[in-house]
Amino acid sequence: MKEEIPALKTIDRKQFQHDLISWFASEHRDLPWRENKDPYRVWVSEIMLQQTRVDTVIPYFNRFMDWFPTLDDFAEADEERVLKAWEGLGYYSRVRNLHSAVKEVKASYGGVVPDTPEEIAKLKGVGPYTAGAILSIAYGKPEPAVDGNVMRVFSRILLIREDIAKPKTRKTFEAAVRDLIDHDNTSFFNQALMELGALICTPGKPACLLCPVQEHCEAFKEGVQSELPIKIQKKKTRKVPLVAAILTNHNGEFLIHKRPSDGLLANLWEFPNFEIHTGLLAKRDFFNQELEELLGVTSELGELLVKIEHVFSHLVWNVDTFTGVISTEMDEDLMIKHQFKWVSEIDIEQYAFPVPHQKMMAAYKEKKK
DNA sequence: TACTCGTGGGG
DNA sequence: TCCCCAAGAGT
Repeated sequence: MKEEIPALKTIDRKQFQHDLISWFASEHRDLPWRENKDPYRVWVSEIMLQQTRVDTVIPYFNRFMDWFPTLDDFAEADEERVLKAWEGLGYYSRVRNLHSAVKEVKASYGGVVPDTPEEIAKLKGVGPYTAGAILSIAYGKPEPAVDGNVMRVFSRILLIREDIAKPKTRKTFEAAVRDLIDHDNTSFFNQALMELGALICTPGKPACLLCPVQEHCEAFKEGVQSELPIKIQKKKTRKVPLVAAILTNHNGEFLIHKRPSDGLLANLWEFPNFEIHTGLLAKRDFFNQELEELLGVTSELGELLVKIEHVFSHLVWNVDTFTGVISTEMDEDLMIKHQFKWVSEIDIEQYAFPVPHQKMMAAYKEKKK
């Protein structure tokens, strides 16, 4: 395994560890999840930080700790509140899995986050990276925590040209970390690699002149740092046309719908909407046709409220949004069966909505003024 | 393995 | 405007 990375034969481990950790000790950012080593806090932060920028996470993390200060608090929290804590953060299965895993920790481990790779890896939402991060940062275990930063940093320092988009490539970097990690300070070592990737060894133009481990870097020696890491991938986004409506009744309540418990935006709430799969009907008529089929009622739709384009990772929504009124009584059994509900303008704030639907509501309120 | 799963910031 | 991305995991 080691012979795949020639640079590991010559690198001065002790010097590398010292240069890296000293830099981190003096230059690291003061982030809320670095206040202490509470495994629960480390865990929550690592889940939030998955594919998400630090600046985005900070306010969410602070509010989360305000709402759920301890693992027990979070374990006992109700689903709606949990989802609300994640509203707008994206990748909502993260919080669903986190909640499930925390309850598991409370039930099976007495509320103490396990400190072995075998046990912690079984927890929902805890993959190889997060397991290593918690073990090394909270418990001082010499486990690799290989994320995108670490692969970028080591691809340069060790001149590794494997495609980091391929899942199996992570193993190469884990082997490198196991070889190089400072057993006396696993927390700083792993965090320093990520901090270095975030602040110095960036994707675009790395700030090599400021790099504390420049003298250890094979890519810098060769002048090829901007060519690394190797990453080949690119998917085209599928376009999805939708028609939606913000519907009210005679009580001034809003009709909302809970999305299915799996797939895109699982368990979040939304305004009634349908994917347009025919161009034969006017959008308003198509909406009412679908609504009639689902709930047995039609709506009186007004003019177009707003057109919303929302870009997801792998698809694009184009939503034509109308306002409207439902003046007839609705079948309660159908409402329950299909997860629809009337809520007041006050109560609606308790429910978690994805960003595109938040934009619809914002447009509605703006127009009402 | 390749695809699914959000969002907002920056070049 | 477009594209890449940012502390990945589940299936």
